[in-house]
Amino acid sequence: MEIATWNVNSVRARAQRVTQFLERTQVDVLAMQEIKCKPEQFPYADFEAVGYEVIAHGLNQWNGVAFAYKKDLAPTDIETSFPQQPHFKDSLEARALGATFGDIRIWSLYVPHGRGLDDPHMDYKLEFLERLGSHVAEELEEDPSSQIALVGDFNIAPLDSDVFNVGFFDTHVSQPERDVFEVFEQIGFTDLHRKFVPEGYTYWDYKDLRFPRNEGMRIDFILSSPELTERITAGSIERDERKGEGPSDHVPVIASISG
DNA sequence: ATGACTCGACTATCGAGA
Repeated sequence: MEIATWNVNSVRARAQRVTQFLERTQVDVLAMQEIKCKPEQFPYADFEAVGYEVIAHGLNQWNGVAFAYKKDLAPTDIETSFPQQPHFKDSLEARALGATFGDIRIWSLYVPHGRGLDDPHMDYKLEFLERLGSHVAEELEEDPSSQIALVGDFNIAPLDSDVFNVGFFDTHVSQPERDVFEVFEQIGFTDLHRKFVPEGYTYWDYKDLRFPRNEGMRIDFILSSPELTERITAGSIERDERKGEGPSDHVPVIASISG
């Protein structure tokens, strides 16, 4: 089984590129972030045409998360937020979508950006990750063999080498953000691409020739719970998806799972 | 070339992204 995650930066603007990716890779499940549309606006027909069904969760033109999955899969226990997921300005935003595929619980996550170190959005970001961590820690406490994959755009660069110039950034590299990211490791989750693809970015800004100059950030991850980690056989970062006509500013990240 | 932002709101500019 192969799972992938991709911040598509508008699924309506990107439907052809995303479906061509599915045709090429035949991943079983693709978790998407920033679909930027409501479910009724999702380009379902394009996905059906290449053999995929879709679960979409979006409230407006911002955020939005979804799954595309092969037609023979039957996801269960669909949730459009995790327990205690924080609100921003009284709104429970479309930033998390959970579904179980076979024996694997997958969360498609679009972690808040933060906007600035002293911005209320940063508190929101940290709280979002703290509460997500508490939730999965409870799940693992109840059943240590739980197969959980936390996938998506975490908007954090855990290591200095995950950005082209650490001095260029204030958010994404700050200690509070890195501390809250590290909690997942302490709970037992593994960033599987550290092993399979130790080098490379997953995001390059559209501005300032960031991609040709390879000035990017590594902020999209697949985190696997202990028993799931044992089943990971391969991983890749699909860097070529940043090339060509009308790319997203992020590229897909893929994990292969045995069984 | 991998090339100088892009998206969706609206319809002219603007918030948001990171």
